[in-house]
Amino acid sequence: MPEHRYDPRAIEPKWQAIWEREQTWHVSNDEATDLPKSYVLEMLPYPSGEPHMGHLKNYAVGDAVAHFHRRTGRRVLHPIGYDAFGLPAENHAIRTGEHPRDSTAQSIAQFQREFREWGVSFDWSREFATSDPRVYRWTQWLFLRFLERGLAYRKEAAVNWCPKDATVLANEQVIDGRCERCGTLVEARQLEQWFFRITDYAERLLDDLATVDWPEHVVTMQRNWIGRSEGAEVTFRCEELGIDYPVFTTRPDTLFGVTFFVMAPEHPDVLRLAAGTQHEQAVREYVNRSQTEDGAERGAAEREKTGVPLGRTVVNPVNGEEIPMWVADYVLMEYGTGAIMAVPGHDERDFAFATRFGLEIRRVIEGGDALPYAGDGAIVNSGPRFDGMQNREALDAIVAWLDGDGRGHRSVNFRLRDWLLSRQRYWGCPIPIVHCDGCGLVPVPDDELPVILPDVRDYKPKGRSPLATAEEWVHTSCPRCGKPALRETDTMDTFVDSSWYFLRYCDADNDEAPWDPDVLARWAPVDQYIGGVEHAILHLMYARFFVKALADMGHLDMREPFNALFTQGMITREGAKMSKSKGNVISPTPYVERYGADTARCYILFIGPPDQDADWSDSGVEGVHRFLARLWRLGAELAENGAPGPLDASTDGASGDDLELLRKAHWAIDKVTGDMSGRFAFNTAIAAVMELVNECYSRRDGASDPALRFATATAASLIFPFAPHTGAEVYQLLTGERVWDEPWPEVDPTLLVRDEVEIALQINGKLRDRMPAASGADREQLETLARARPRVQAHIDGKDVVRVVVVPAKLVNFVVR
RNA sequence: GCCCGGGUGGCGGAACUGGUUAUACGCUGCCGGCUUAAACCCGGCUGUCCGAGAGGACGUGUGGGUUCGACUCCCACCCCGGGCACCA
Repeated sequence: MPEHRYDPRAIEPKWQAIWEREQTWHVSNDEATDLPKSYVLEMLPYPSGEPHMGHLKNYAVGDAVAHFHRRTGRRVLHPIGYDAFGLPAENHAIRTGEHPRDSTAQSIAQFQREFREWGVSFDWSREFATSDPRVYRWTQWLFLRFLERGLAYRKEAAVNWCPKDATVLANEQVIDGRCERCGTLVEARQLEQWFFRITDYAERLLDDLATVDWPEHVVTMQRNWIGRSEGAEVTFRCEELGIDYPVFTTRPDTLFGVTFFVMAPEHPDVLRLAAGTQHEQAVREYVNRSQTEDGAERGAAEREKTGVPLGRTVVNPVNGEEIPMWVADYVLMEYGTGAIMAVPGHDERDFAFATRFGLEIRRVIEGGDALPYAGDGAIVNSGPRFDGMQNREALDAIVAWLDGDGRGHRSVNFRLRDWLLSRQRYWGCPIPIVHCDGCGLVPVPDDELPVILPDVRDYKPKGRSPLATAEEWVHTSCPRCGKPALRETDTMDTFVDSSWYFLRYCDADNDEAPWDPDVLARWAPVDQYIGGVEHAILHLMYARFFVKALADMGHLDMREPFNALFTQGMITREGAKMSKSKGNVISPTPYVERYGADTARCYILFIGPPDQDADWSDSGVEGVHRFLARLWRLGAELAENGAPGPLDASTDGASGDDLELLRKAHWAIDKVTGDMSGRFAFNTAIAAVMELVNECYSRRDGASDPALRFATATAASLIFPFAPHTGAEVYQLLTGERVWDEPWPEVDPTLLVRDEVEIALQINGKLRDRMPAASGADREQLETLARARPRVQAHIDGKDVVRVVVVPAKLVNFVVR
């Protein structure tokens, strides 16, 4: 007998070559078909270095879903691409001088090689990198559509500035308030920036979360991020200067408790208000200090409140009181109006501030032992009109009253801010805008797109984007008047690229438009999106915004980009997150080389529920490898006894080991199918196939060849979504067929039920005996049988049987006293 | 502080809507077979405690509760992981 050795190094390349040659996973956009579509998508990788365990997990999950959908009668779009613009490649360029295009291309080649070695069933015909001009041409085109629509605009905004390197820094480059590279304290600078008006969509982004099949915690995170608050806008007037200051409050019921008024240090009127007062100098110093301070530090809720008086007053519109104005950094310019009414009696922060500076604290709602009290209760100290009302009613009444003479009105506020998309960076999509002295901001005409990213010599930003050094490129002529003009040198945030890439996959060859809406409608939206939870907020929010905005512009017709979302857990090493700095990163490559891709893929799914974090263990890998080897060996040995041919799945007259084996096979079909339908229980699905293979081994001597073949081929067919090479190989050895062309195995429900089952016999809920019984036996029969058992009799003899609980086919429980 | 997720054997984990002995499957460990030998492979055992044994008692973070019956439901608490955090 020849040696049977499972050799993934022979099996895997063989099948990969077939899939490559035959373009097995390619789907065309024209093919007419009755099959329902399924768009399965893993988040596109950022190509830096080589793939890691997180990638392996991501694509193992996605591929299992794709294969399962295909074999259960769906036409599956399963594309791949690369999020190729971005900071790591640029930082690498700053260090080494290597063009980001080159280092990125190398990394992409590495990803491509490994994806193929993993046997992932991608439709490679739609592959692209977002840094390809053929793609970013449309990123620019989309930007211009947003601009036309008023959804892209320019305004001054604070950015992180390193005075030593004379550069703008991305938020991620600011570590503890200091420049990542030189350690200098970072300052805030006001610069003109491009924004997307995502806040216009806040309400819809919030509401439509209800229409989407996403993990609850991701929905919650998005909800909190959008942060909708209902309340009122109320106007306080500074009589001395004759200026109205509106504030937003969620608690207009506490208006009579307002004892001071606070503005954010960034508020444009702060210096003007203080001018000429005795506090002018102190205010100036305070404002400067808070501007240079790190945002994270300033935002810490525990730290002691700071602030200075402005030397002015405003009038509380509900009672005409003059209250002092302050400037304090606990008020944020970005939220609401940048100014607040302070109610120290019923707000913790205002209370802390008032205590620190000796300001009046007034109770206007009853309840709680001490102030501040944030709960509900009856209104007091708020005048005869409102005193005695419940605060919730008073809230509406006070707003209505103010609204009557224009001093306030209902209002909704969102925490969500507009999306700052400009980056003073080289390796990104150029913003297709020309600055003309005469015409102002002029969009580059569509037929001149793409604005190609030029080569530069020095990638280091010097206060402006490195693109500013590409003199020839920067100096252009105005598309409108033809006079000399300058190109915009900022590039776009890479989140812009990833906000629409999944649309491009649907029509990736289109050079006339980013996509043809009819073609898009054949595939989009994504039916199952799979990726890391770290993108739960930004990427998913931005992509949702893009789809909604593009729908409004008529470029597509859908509400949400990702119908269902699955977020995978991390792969850890000895419980710790893998990171380069810790030096505990393990690459999939050695495992793929040593055990084969199927083993690595199966193991990463078998290790635990895929939405949870899981710890990598080398000995666990070996166990999964052993299982695949057992399956393969079983197939190889059976194949030796006879030529491949159709399976004989008949159960007529089957008995003994044959019947038990067939039962187990159908049990496994049922289990795996259930675990994959709407769930992601890959770990238990794989365990079920393991059980089936174990059953084959233990019944090998007693079972017939057709039964063994059926059971083994079924195991191969069921494992295929997780271990495609081994599944295909074993299935072909036994049947001569390609498993992916075969429909998903169908369960025979009659084999799931047994004629005779074991019934648990309990006395007062405690198990005392077991007995065999016909599975169809009814309650009475079971009770009669149970009463005849000696061990049951021993326990109920001489006692009162108060009640008998019978669960057919499961148990009989005697309640005795 | 707030919002999520989670606490089950030596380890990763299973138990779908409360219903048979809780711990499937895999790992680890132990025993046996194969082998000149080892590896591979094949078969078996492996929750804890008491007991020579048959057997018994206890066991799903802790404490209560509901129920004939609770890993599963309810209340309170403890611990771990993640996210948000002065948003008025």
